[in-house]
Amino acid sequence: MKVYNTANRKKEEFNSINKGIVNMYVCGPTTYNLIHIGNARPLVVFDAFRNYLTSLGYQVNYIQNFTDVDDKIINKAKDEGIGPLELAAKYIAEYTKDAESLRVKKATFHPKVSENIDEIIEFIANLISKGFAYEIDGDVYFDVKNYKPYGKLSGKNTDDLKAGARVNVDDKKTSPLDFALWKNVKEGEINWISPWGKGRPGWHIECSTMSMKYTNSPTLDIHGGGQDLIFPHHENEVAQSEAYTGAPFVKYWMHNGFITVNKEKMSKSLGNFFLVREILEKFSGEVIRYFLLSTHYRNPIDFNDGALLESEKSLTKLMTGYSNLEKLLNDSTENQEDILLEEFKQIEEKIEKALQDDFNTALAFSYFFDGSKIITRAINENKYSKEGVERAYNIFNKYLVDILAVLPFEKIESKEDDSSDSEVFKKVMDILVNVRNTARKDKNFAYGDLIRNELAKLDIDIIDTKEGSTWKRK
RNA sequence: GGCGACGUGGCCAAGUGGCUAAGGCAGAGGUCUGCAAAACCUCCAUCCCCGGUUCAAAUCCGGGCGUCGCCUCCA
Repeated sequence: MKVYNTANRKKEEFNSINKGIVNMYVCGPTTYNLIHIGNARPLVVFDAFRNYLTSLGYQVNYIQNFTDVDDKIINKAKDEGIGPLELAAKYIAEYTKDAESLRVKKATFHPKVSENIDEIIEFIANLISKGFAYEIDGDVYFDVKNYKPYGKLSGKNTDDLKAGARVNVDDKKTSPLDFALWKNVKEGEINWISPWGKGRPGWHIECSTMSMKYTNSPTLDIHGGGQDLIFPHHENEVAQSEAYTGAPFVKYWMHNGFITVNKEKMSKSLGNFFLVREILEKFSGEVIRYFLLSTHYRNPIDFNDGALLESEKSLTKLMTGYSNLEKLLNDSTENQEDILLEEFKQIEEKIEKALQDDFNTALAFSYFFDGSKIITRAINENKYSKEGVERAYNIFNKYLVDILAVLPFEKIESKEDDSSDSEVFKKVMDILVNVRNTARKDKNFAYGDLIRNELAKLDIDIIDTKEGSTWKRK
């Protein structure tokens, strides 16, 4: 399998450090709000990738942190008049609901900053003793000038960075590039006792500390996250970790591309973000998941209502193929010929090839559309055997149900139908449908069409099927 | 200013040296159904521009134009 490694900016053959085991860390959310679709992307991408690694036989130790100590949490908690950890706990619970809706499985570990303070303090103390960090007035900063390779991950050199750095007047650090490992307590803030007085951890240190603690290893196989974390977050993680252990921190860095809205980056600061919770009112989690996986994970995706609608239609097509297979499972017809066995053998090979090539889920999906076509052809031409059906069904289950986890799914029907229409209205509609069907039975189609056309003007569709006629709002 | 990504049919999106440039959406034609809807079948691009390398380039190199991102909390 090949994986694109941000550290070298090329695809590399993937080999885990310890045979059969993959230690994988993905930066999780800061829990002060409901997650938005941009947060959902790494969640879904790396969840699916973890599933894929598992299917290859790896035992995946998957770690995703919750940042529950942070300025944004502290500020919001103050506004709401509750403790910061209480606020974080609330949003961790909300996060879990959204993750489940998106079919994201739990990580092996979900460590929280607040539960790893001792380890963080120890980590920082070690950096100070090695000369990679210094304390000033209760703050501790990482000393970038003492760590020569700084910038190697993000491809920046320290001279350029210094030239472009903004000077923060409040900072006591000696270089603008230095970053906080420990922050001295401010009046009324949550804090812990440390050798440098009361305070709390800086942002970057948690990931280094917790990844080592929960893998029991200085080097991760895979570290994932959004591209915007490359600098400074991941750069700083590398610096502090390698300064601490002397060993490489990460073997493969994987970064997902952004979600854009109207071609502009979606971000909290721009305010143009969409909450997963809101989207789930209109589209099922599987549709969102499909949307996120239908583009290669490193490319940007533009988010809009139309895109999700398109994803829903596409996924419906795959669902039709899957449903057809389920019907065939109970079919005892004995056919002379079978095309499924051979076709799906080839399809599985192509899917594996796609996923082996830097997890190309977009390409993998396309083969399932081909597969769905072949299933209908097999049905139409009576060319399916029990074995062939089972094989196809297993492949659908393996990839679309288990790994990519976009099937089965149900469309979210617009809720307005049920909630806003009165009982009287529904009864009147039933009468109209009955009147129309009576006319149709009498072959008075002109009269029936009149009713349907008039209703269409009110954005109400009448749909005739073998089982009867139904109506729905457009 | 420094670093980086990208530019493929109406829209979305794979493909990074070589069979007829995947797939989805939309559109067109058809099968089916009283008609319509749904479903199914068929059709629909030479890859931003210019130059170069090569027997051969969307794919490599150089230049240009354009879009976007990082350099500041952010997935």
